[in-house]
Amino acid sequence: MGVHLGSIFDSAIKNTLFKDKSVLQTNYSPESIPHRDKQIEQVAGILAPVLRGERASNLFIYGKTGTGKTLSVQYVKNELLKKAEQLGVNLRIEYLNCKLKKVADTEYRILAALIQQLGGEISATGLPTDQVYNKFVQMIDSKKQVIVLILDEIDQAIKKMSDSFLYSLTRLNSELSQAQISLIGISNDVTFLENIDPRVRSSLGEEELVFPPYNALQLQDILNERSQCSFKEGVIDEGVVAKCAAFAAREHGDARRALDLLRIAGELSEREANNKVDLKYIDLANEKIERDKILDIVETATKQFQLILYSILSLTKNKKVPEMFTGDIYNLYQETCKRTKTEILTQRRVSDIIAEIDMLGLINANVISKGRHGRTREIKLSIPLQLFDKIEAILIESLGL
DNA sequence: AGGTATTCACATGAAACTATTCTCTGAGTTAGG
DNA sequence: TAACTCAGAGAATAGTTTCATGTGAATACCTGT
Repeated sequence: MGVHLGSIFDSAIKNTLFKDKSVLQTNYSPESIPHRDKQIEQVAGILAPVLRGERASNLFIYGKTGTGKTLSVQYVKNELLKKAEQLGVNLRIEYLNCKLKKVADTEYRILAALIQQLGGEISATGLPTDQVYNKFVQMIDSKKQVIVLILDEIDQAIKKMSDSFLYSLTRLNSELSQAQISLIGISNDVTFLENIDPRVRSSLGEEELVFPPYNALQLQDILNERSQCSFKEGVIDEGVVAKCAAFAAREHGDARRALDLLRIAGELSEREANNKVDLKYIDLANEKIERDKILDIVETATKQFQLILYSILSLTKNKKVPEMFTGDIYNLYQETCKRTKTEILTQRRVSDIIAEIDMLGLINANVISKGRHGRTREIKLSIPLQLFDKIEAILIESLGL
């Protein structure tokens, strides 16, 4: 370690740019949520009956990532709880993110997690699901109360299990003698409700609400507000916020993305011991996000995926033309498999994996017909050049070539 | 020349197979009464 | 005796193979001029 770490540490300690970086981090919840007034009012309006001790309608909320769904619902939740306390109403609102792996991505785990949140205890495994379910019902029904269950990202959970779980949840009220329960489902996938049991659909979607993406101007407002709390005065150059907003607006109005962009731009600038964040750091941040995403995909992919990607990389390197076809890849892939002593998959499967790589945006594949010479995918690598070597290194390392 | 029939090299679908993970059940164990 | 634990049976799941069918246009093959 003959490097001069001193200066790096020094500039990190000085922390020249940020006042409070956590404001830009994804788990931060601001006290005001710009441009979501209408949605918040609607959610509050739908849930308001719980303050009278009555059941509220089930609610289903859609919207792309970073449109403020979770934030808004949490906000309403807190306000309702405050109000309920004033009024002395017995109200419980439980929030559960179904996407968290190993916590809440199966029927059993969701129930177990809910029981825990309600103050019960449950062993992590070993009990039949319906027993857990009964315990859950008992806990809820133990006293007169109103319960609101917020299930965030249920689309993720339902993909993994049958929709009978949701059905029984929606039917819960008929099993309860004392308590009352309402469900709020939150989903990123707009088409989610379309492919589930219509009975569930009608009861879960008693009320539906759509959170539209933010446009560039709205994103600017959000960024301005947050950057004031997070950055020191005058650190942000003219136009930086606007550019962040514009970038993120292009990517389906994702506010989270916009905030990441701003934060990373700040970090990059700080790392270079600057006392300002100027426009070029937005570009750098954007590249970094993209780069990290790609590297993460490559690193965490399966062996077979990596093998095929590696074959594509090699072909790109050895040929003058950037295009190649499924057959070329498959041939080289077979050889690579032999070299690494890996099982060779069928062409059918390789074809699917190539399609997956395409979906992830690492390559650009189009089905074309070459007439007499058949029909195939025309494939071009579409990762940034600077990443080529790095990715190749990762693959070689991981495949033991 | 103009039309149509073939043919290639895969794509795309459906079903079956397989290994691994999850869920569930009952036997055995423990601890408290 | 009730509660708990744990191994193994059975079900669910993901990744893959097998079999079957589909596809667009360059090229081969006609056909009548």
